[in-house]
Amino acid sequence: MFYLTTAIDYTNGSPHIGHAYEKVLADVIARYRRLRGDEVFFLTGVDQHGQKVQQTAEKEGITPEAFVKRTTLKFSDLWQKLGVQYDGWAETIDERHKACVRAILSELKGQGQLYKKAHAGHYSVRQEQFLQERDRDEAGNFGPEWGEVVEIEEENWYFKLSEHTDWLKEFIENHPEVIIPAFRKAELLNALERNSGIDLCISRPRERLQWGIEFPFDENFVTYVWFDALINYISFAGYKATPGAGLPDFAKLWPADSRPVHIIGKDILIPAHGIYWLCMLHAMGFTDAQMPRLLVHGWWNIRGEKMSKSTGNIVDPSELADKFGTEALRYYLVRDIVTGRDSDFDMDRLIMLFNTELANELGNLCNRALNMSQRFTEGVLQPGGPLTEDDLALQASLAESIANYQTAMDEFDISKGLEALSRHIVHCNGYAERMKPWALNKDPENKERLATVLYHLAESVAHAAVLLSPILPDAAAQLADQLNLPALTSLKLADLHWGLLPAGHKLGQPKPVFPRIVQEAAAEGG
RNA sequence: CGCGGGAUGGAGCAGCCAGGUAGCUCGUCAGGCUCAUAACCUGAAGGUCGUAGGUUCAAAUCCUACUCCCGCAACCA
Repeated sequence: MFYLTTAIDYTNGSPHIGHAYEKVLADVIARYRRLRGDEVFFLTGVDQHGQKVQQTAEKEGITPEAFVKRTTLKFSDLWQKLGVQYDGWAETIDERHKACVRAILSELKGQGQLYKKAHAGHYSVRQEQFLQERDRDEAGNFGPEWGEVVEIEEENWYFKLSEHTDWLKEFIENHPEVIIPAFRKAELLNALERNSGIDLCISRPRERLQWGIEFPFDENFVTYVWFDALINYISFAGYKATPGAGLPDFAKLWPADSRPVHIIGKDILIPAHGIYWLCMLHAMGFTDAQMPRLLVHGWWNIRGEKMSKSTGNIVDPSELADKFGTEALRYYLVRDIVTGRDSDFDMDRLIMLFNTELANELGNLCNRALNMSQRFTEGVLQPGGPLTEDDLALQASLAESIANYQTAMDEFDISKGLEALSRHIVHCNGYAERMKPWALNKDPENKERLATVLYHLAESVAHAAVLLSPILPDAAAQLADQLNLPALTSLKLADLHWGLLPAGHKLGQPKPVFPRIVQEAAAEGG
């Protein structure tokens, strides 16, 4: 079982290109693992509690429930539009999730992992947290970034994070495969060094915050939003679920010897996922062998700047999908970024990549192959005669592409996987150019040779449709339809072999799968 | 001495972890082809891999120092 999750999005605003990237990336990986033959469970969802939601709802004069329901729809609608197909949907207001959080709190308390204490200190109202000495600036003051800072004393519940950090440090050092990409590891270890000895405050007094999960053993407190949100990865996987709750079988999803993959952004590795979550799991008794892997992705910047609401350079994925199509957007989001690093969002590149790699190379290859087959052989394929060096070179190119594709995709490097596919398509166009089937067609003597060449082209398109299917499922289905072999899309990676198209197979009619995006139309829309 | 990332032909990037004649896409220039979505193919020009040292037979890659850019407060992946 391959259990994959994404961070759950905070329902205090509208989804932007970064949200879309994370979910499309996850969807591509989930579909790829299915193609690889794995059984997959893909969980995503929304994080709905916390002070900010409570405040925004108040400002709008509606209840947090009503507010959260509305914003949640913005996310789920977008996922549908982008073809993000998940198996589980996490909403933290779900009673089953709340029950799980409470059960965990009670259990941890029973194990002596929680304690209550009064803390007096400087508290940032904006940040909803007590400040440490290290938060002071050079002058010894708390900077404006903390907003209003007040000195208060209050009781809260704490999780004994400090009892787990030594374990975590050793675990991270000994299991480099857990943090992807590797360069994030140093940052995490540094942060652990700085945070050692500090426990995690996991409650908020009810008088300050009502919109959250009430403590099971102390009604004066509500659970800190991160402690609540992180648990979604197990609550919606069926952890401590009551039978018949409609949740998956946890033992099956998250067995003792498997590492689920959590896809998260670089901003929430430290401290939330890299420290809190792993320590929480450790405290709950999860073993080293079942600690999740954290796939940490980078950001889409806008013209070299971080995207932010204040500068107004937010890119709306829904608008992009309307303008250029879901296929173009999905392709761009995983093609023009190296997983783990940042990239610069550029509409011209989106158009360029779609037009060159999809329309001109793959789409055109399919189109010319089908067209020639229809015109020259009435659409009927025959494997043809003896193979030449060119034919063998094409088959070798395909085999190499598949191998490179698989290696890259296994490492979550979608861009490199697509590059491998593109390389074979380019080879095919060159092959067509050298073999000149249109010239072969002029002499009946060449009938067998012509058949062989056309077969090699069509067969390549068939393979391409399968390899492309995790990234662009709809386009892959269209290609399969035009090849008149819809069953292609249910093939697994291991089923790929030369000869997917049987002798005598009748191809369908060509129709551009990737109509070129015309620049003027794009510029017009802004 | 706060932490981390980056600096590679005109543009955008890969390569760096496991040193061995510098690679991809776009753009530019010159040819070719006509089956195809004015798509396709071939060739060419263009880089002392941020700077300065060091290790090595050999450094974009390892080490040291330095310069510049970006993120590490909010909105926020």
